[in-house]
Order: sequence, then C-alpha cells, then structure tokens
Amino acid sequence: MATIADEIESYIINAIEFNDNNWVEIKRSHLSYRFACVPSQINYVLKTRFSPERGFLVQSRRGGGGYLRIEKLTNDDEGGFLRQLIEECGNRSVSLRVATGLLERLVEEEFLTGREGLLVKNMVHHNVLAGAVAVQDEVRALLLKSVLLTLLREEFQNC
Amino acid sequence: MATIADEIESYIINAIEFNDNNWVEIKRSHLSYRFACVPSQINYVLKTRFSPERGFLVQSRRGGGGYLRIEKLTNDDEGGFLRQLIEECGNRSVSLRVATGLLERLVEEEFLTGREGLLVKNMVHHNVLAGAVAVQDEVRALLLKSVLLTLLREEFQNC
DNA sequence: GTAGTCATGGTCAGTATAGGTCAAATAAAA
DNA sequence: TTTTATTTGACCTATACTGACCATGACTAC
Repeated sequence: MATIADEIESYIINAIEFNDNNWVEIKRSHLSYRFACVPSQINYVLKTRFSPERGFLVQSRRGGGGYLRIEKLTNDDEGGFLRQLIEECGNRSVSLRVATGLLERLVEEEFLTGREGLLVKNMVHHNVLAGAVAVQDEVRALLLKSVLLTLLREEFQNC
Repeated sequence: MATIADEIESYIINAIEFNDNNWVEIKRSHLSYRFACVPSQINYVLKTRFSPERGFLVQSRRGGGGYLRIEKLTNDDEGGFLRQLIEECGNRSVSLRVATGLLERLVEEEFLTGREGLLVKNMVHHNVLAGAVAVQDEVRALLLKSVLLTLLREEFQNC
C-alpha cells in the first residue's frame, strides 16, 4: 500500500518528466495543500526520496516568492564513477592527502579543468581550514562532496 | 521572476543596458508607481540587489528634481580589485548572500568562469557548511579568501 | 537672506509569506 | 517485541513588503 510519502514522491517524479527538463519548481505549500499533509511532510519526502544518493538535488528559496526546485541529476557519468566517490567521501572525513589525490584524479579524468582543480585544492588546504575549524577532515569531506555533486548537475554541464 | 522585487531588479538592469552607458538615472516615485508598490520597496531592491558586493554604485538626490542614479562599476586594475575584495572579506565573516553576490561579480568580471563560480558557490552554501561548522560565516570568509588569493597567483593564470 | 512650503528620497521597525529543523507520536515491518 | 518508517506540530530562519516618520533640496514670499 502506498503512503502519502510515496504519493508525493511519484507526483514529483511525474512533474519532473512532464516538465521536459530534468527539474521542477514547485511550492512546498502547494504540495502540502494538495496532499492534505503538514508542510514538514514534504521535507521528509525530499530527504528520504530525493537525496543526492538517489541522484537528486534539491534547492529552495524561503520568504515571499519562495519555492522548491528539485532536479534529477544527469546519469551518464562513466559507471557511476562520481557517485562512487560521493559514497566514499560523503560520510567519513577526508585528509588533505586523500583530497589532493582525489582532485588530481578528477582533473586527469577530465571532470575538472586544471584551474578548477587548483582552485578547489587550495580551498581545502589545511592552511585555509585551520583558521576556524577544529574538525578539518570533516569539513573537507563536505566540501569535496559538494564539488562532486556539482559535477553531476546539468546546470554545470552547460556553463 | 516571481516577486515584485525581482521584476524591479530586471527592469533596472535592462534600463542600464538600454542606456548604453553603465548607468541610469531614474525617479524613485516613477518606479514605485510603475510597479504599484510603496516607495520604500525600491530602497529594499537597491539594498538587496544593487549592493557594492555586486558591483553597483547607487547615488541619489533628494528634494525637488530628486533622482536615483544606479551605476554598474567595472574594474580596470585587476590586482587592485582582487586585493580590495580580499581586504573586504578577508578579515570579517561573510554571509551567504554577500558571498553569492561576490562570486557572481567575479564571474561577470571574468576572473572566474561560470563553471568555477558555480563550483565555489555550491561549496560555500550553508547546506554544505552547516554539516560541521557552527560559525559558518567565518569559514566562508576563509574559503573565499583562498579563492581570491588563488586568482592572484601566476600559476593559476597559466593553467 | 531667512522662513516657510512642497517635492523628493531615506530609514527602520513591524508584518506577511514561505521554507527548514527537530523530536515526539504513531504506524508498519521484521 | 524490537526496529524502522512515516506523520505531526511547535518553533526557527530567510526573504519580501508596508507605512510611519525623517532628511534634504528647490522654490517662493517677505
């Protein structure tokens, strides 16, 4: 039997397909009204069904004119190479050494240009992070994960 | 473009481009009449969309014959420009809003490519930093400073 | 040339709108 | 029965919009 969460999920997936692009823009309040549920239910669905691990990216804007933007990430990377890296560095912490290796690999495989690689490498360097972060390796993991996710985004491919 | 603020923003940007110069002169009362909003709404838009971080200069004159003059600044001395930004964001903390404006500016001025801008913008987003950092704004400042410093490096220019 | 009046733009605090978080309560599955 | 997934609501944060009150500059009357 289908839960409300399931229904909301398939509604959104449908909307994405209908939209011809790989994304939709929709109001949280509209969804919660349509499915007669509390607004936070929508966040639950987004968190459990439209996570990066499942290949989705959710962006939003609060306040007047706010919205949710749900995007299906492109799926044509070589054998889920990027996804695998996300999995690997997503949860645990990443040392500077590992990060450097990973970034160089991304440049080699031409997911990133040399400039992009250098830019990010400098950002996750301990000289930078030491300034304010005790748990450097965890922040580094989050930052790298963000890079990997960006690489999967359609918007990024076309810019 | 959902909100009135957004519409006013693009109207002004359009007016600047149409004007062939890098600026427009316009009456606040005219704008508020045209968009059927209170005059102070215009000030809100100027404050949030035409800030210095985004490379705009707003001047005005009160009283009879008063006006707003909105100018898009461009930068000739590259090193100086970057150094100034470092100065500005280097020491204090940087909100997401300011960071976004600054990065978009760097892309406009062609210090960063669109891809690079997006990459960094995603990295300093609160969705990322919230994961492990209490004082987000300070880490964001450090990360941006790193980007700016990278831009000044010769190695980066030639890669 | 000083005071008064009117035409402008500026500020700031309050209100409205909209999404986010978290943990408790409930339901379903193992 | 224990564990996991779903549902709910109280409270939080971000962005937009409004209106009362303020400041400045130009013009006019004296």
